[in-house]
Amino acid sequence: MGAAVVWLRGLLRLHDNPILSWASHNDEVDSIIPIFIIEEDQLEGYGNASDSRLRFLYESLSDLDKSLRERYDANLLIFSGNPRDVIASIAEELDSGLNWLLTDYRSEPWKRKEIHDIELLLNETDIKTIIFPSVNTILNIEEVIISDSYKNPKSSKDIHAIFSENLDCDPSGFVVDAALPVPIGIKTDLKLIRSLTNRAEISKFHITMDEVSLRSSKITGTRYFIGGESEALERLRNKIAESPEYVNKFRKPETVSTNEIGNPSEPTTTGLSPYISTGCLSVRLVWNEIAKINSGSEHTKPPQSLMGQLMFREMFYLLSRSVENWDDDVGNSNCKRIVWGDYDENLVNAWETGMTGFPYIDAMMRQLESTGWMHHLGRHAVSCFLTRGQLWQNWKIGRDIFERKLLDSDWAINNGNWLWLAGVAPFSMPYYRVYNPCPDASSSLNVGSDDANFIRHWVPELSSYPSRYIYEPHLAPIEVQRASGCIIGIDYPSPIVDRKETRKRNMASFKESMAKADYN
DNA sequence: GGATCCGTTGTAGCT
DNA sequence: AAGCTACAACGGATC
Repeated sequence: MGAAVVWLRGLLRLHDNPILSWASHNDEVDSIIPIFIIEEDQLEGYGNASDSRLRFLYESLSDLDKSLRERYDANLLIFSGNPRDVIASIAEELDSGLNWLLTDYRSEPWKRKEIHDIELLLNETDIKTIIFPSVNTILNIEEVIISDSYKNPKSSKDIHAIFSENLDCDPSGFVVDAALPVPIGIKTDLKLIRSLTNRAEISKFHITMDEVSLRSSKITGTRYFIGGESEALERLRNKIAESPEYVNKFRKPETVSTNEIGNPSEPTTTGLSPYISTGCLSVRLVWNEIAKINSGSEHTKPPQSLMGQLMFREMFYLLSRSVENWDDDVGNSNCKRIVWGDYDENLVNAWETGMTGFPYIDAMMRQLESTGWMHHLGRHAVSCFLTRGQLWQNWKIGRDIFERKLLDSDWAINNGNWLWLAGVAPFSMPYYRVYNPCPDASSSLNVGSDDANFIRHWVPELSSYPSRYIYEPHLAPIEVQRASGCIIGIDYPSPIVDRKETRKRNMASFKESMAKADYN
């Protein structure tokens, strides 16, 4: 008999929580201690996260704690610090009684190293470590990549084949997974928890739930998404379960990029990604809900369908695990060697703060800064603009900024998307396919209505511009600029680059880098 | 082994 | 207004 420390890493939920389920069904476990460790000092953790991201995390933690209290009379312990130190100090205190450290599998290289270190440490005690696979993914990542037939996927066909092989998946792309496990009564030993958090070595890491709420309440700024499992399930119900037509007709390239129609804070995509990336929502539950709706009805197919989106997520998880240096441009077999321009602080700052003089780009970047959200077509446009399109800056610069600010930050996916959009990945993206950084209402980037309300909202300097000129305001006659109360070059920047000239030059540079690579 | 096809999402300008 | 064409032309798989 003993205690099980349930270290929640990529799951902040009670539904589809195989760890809590296992522990609560195990008669040898007489106390369950759910913990979360905020890696506040680590850059790859939350050390660099924007306020929006932190608030989302705090809300998620509060929500999980509340659910644990209400349903199980248990609570969530929050620590801040290096997980190696936190776990070591907990292990020391509980040496005689603790039997298990239970956690969910993480595929990031530093997380695999970390759990390996912790396992070695705990091997010297009588604490058993169990890592639960496939909690954050549909596929079992480790299992798939060691199979004989595994090859790095680089197209929708490849990932579809991997799904077919590893799941009982029919060609239309869905599978009904096994029933998701449900935790039963969770026993906690409050005395044990009190003694834990009172210990000096541990208390220095401990953060109370009141502190979490306080921190959260201090963060202001526009909020599209409230963190937590409760919100996640509500959104899943609204967007998926109760929207069969939306689900069955979903075609990713055709979603509208600017959420200016109807509720301005409601994206035209599902908006589930922040909940999936933090583990507030089980991706397997999302998959099953979509499968239920698709089943028996006419529906769109991968890669454009919702199933297709989830399959690409798995593709990036597989690649990020099997490709060395996935997050780098050197020693990465999935990254072409392009000689990017020297880091240019002025260009990068203009891009990051939404002061490039390209209203669509600026609106997108300001929305990201303010809310932690950007539609995927906007992400395409701004990442292309920063890299092979206009500014010729290394994709890692943009990758880092997205990582810090996006509510749905996810190491595997963020790097994968930047590799793809910068045109350096081996999967389809001819370098000469450059997005227009100032699309108008007729563009395939789907700027939405003719009124350009999205731009008017996020770039208020231009709010009085006639629609005819608002997409490229520097082309407006000076009398129009005056009448609209915004002189370009004074009240709003002139374009920082000539978009056509840079496009042409960058294509040539890209080609040159590719040709050079051939001689290596 | 050279030709051909394909890759989740292009742009610009014309009719 | 939707559809066509030129632009510029990659890399890998397949035949």
